Amino acid sequence: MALSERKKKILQVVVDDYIADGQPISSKTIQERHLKDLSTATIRSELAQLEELGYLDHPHTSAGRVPLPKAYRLYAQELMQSTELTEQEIDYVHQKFSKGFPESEYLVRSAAKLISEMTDYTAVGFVEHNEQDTVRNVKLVKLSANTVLLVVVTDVNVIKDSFITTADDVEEEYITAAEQVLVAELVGKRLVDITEESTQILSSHMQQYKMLFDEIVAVLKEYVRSRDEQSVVFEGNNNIFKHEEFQDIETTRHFLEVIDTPGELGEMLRESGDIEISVKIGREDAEALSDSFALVTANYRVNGKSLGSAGVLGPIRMDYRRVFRVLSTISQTLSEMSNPKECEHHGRTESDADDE
Amino acid sequence: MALSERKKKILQVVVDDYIADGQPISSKTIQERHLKDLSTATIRSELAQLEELGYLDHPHTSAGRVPLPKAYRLYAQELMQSTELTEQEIDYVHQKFSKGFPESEYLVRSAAKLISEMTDYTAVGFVEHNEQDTVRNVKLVKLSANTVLLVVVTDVNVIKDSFITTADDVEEEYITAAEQVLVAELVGKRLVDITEESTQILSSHMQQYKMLFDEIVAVLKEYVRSRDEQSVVFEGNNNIFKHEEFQDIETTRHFLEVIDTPGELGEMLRESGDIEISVKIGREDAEALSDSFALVTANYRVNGKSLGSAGVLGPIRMDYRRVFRVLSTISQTLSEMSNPKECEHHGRTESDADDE
DNA sequence: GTTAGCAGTCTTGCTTCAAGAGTGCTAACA
DNA sequence: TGTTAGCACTCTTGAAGCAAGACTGCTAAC
Repeated sequence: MALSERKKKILQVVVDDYIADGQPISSKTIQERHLKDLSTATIRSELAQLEELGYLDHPHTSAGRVPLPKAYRLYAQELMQSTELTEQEIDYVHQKFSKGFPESEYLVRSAAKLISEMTDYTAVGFVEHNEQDTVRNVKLVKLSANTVLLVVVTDVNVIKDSFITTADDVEEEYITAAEQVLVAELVGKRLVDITEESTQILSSHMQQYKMLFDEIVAVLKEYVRSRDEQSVVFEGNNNIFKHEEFQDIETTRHFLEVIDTPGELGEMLRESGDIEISVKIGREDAEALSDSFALVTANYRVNGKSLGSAGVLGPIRMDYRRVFRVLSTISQTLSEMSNPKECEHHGRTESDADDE
Repeated sequence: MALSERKKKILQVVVDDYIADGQPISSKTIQERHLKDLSTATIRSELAQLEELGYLDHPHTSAGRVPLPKAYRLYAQELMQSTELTEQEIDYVHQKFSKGFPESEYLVRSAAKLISEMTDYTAVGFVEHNEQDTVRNVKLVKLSANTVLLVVVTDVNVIKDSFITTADDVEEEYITAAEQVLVAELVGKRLVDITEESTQILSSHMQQYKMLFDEIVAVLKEYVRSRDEQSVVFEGNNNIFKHEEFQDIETTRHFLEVIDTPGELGEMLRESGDIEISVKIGREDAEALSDSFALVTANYRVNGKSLGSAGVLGPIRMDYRRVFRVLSTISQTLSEMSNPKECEHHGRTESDADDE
C-alpha cells in the first residue's frame, strides 16, 4: 500500500504543477521539468498505476493527469515542501495584531481579514464559544418602554446582540435592581450551569420579574445552542474570482451556497477545534465540500485558551503551501501575544524550532 | 418629445413581455399577443422609431427588440400597471412584524429578509442614523483590564459594537463613575453636538480620564462619519441564481463586486432617503449599477421618524410590479405599527386611496 | 525494469451548410 | 399621410465534417 519514493516524487510533481497551472500534466511535461533521467514511457506507466490507486484521473484518453482528492490529501500531509514567510510578511502580521484587545470575535475577524488578504482566498473564521465559558459581567440597558438590551461578558466573548422584550413598561430602577440580582447570581457561573433552575433562584429575589429572567435564561441557552450557525464569519468572499475555477458558474453558485449555509461549516470548524492545523479536502472529509473545495483552518489560542479558528475555504486546487505558511505564522503571532514582554512590537522569530 | 399613446402601449408591451420571457420581442409577437388590429409592418415602424428615441435596442438585424434603461425607467414611472398583494400576503407581512421592537437595525433587517423572501431578489437594507439622533442612554461595560464596551442608545438606534481600549487598568468603580458623568452630560444631546468640546466638559468632572472620554467622543464621531459603509445589510444574496442573467459569470462577478463595496450603495440609499419609493435604473441613475442592475428601495418610517430604507438590488430586467407591490405593503404595515390601536393584528387595508 | 515507436483516441478550432427568425425597405392602397 | 403586403437581406443556431495536435496505452526489443 505504501508508495515507492519514485511514485511519491511523481505525485508531488503532478500536484505541484497542477496547482500552479491548472492544466492536466502530461508525462512529457513531467520529464522535461523534473525527471530528465526517466523516459516518458516509464513515467506513463507509473502514472497509470497511480491512477489505478485512486490518486489521479485523466479527463479523456488524450489528456494529461489531474490529481484526485486523495492526492491532495497526501500532498498536504507529507508531500508538500513547506516554505517560510519572508521577514516583511512576518512583520506585517505582527503589526496587524499589535493593537486591539483579546475579544474572540474581534481577534478571529482580524485573523480572517489578514488571511484573506495574504492568501487571496476566502477566509472563514469561527468564534469559539461554548457552554464552559464563565460569565464575568452582566449588564441590562433599557432601550425603550418594553425593550432591554442584555450584555453578557464571558471570559472570552461578549454576548451583546440580545434584545429582550418585556411584557410591560419596566421602571429604570427595577432594571438596575434586576441587573444587580443577575450579577450576584450569574457572575462566575459557567454558561452550561445556567438553566431553568437559575430562573427560580433569580425570581426568588424579585418575583415580579420572573418573565424577564425567563427570557434572559432563554437567550443564554439559545446562544449556546446556536453556536454553529452564529459564529461563522467570512472575509474576502470576492477573492474567489481571482481563481480560474470560478469562471465556471456552477462552481461559483455551489461555493456561494456553501457560504450561505454556515451551519454546516460551523460544525466542520468546531469539529477541528482542537487540531492545530486541520485540513479537509473534498467530499470524503466533509460532504458539503463536494469534490470541488477544501477547508484549511488553524486553531488560535491566546493565553492557552482557544478563542476559535480561522482559515481558508477555497477550491480543492489550492495553494496549500502558501495557506499553511500564512496560517501558522498568524497562529504563532497570536501565541506570542500571550507573553507580551518577549515581543516588543518587533519580535522576530529566530527560532523556528518547537517553542512549546 | 412626448410619446403617442400607441408608442407607450407598444413600449409597455415590450417591457412587460421582456421581463416575463427574457427573450427579444418581435413585431410578430406583439401583434399576436396584444395588438391584433395592427399589422406587423406598422408595429415595426413604431419599434424603429422607439429605437431611434433610445428606448429600445436590438442585438442584431434578425433579432427582436430589447428594452434599454430609458424604457425601464418610463415603465417603472408610468407604464407599469400596479397590482395588489393578495390578502394572504398582506396577512403574512403583518404577522412578521407583529412582534419585535422598534430598533432600527432589527426592523430594517427584518424588512430586508421579508423582501428577499417575497420577491426572490437580493434585498438591501440601510439603517438610517445621522447626526441628528439624540442620545438616550450610555453604558460602559468593563470587559478586561484595559477594555471597555461602550453602548450608546439613541432614539432609534443602538450603537453597541464599540470597544474602547484604555491606557492602563481602570477600576470598576471609576468606570461606573465615568458612566454617570457620561449619562449626565450626553443624554438628551444630539450626536452632532458631541464634539471635542464635550471632552473638555466631561474631563472637568474627572480629569484623570480625559483619555477615556477622548476615545468615546472619537467613537461617536466615527460612527456618524462611517454611516454609509456600516449601515448596509444584505439578505438573500443567493437569490440571484434564481434569475437567468446570473448564468453569465461576468454579470455575477460584477454583482458581487457591487455588494462588496457597500460604501457606494450606502450613498445611493441615503440619497434616496426621503423618497417614499426610489427607483434607480442603470448607469445613468447610479454609476455603480452600470447598465445591468437596478435598485428599488422604500423608505420606512415608524412614528413619523425615518428608520432607514430597504429594497431590492437586482438585474435591470426585474419584476418591477412585484417589487413595488411588496415594498409598499411593508411600508404600509410599518406605518400602521405607529398607531397600534387601529390594527388589531389583522388590519386589512380596504382603502387603497391616499390615507395621509 | 526500462525504453522506443506507433496506432488509437479525444479535443479544439475552423469551415460549411441549411433552416429559421426578424428586420428594413419599397411600392401600393385607403 | 398613415397603413399594409411582400420580398430581399442579415444574422443566429445547430449540425456535420475535417485537419491538426496532444497524450496515452500497448507491444516488442533492450
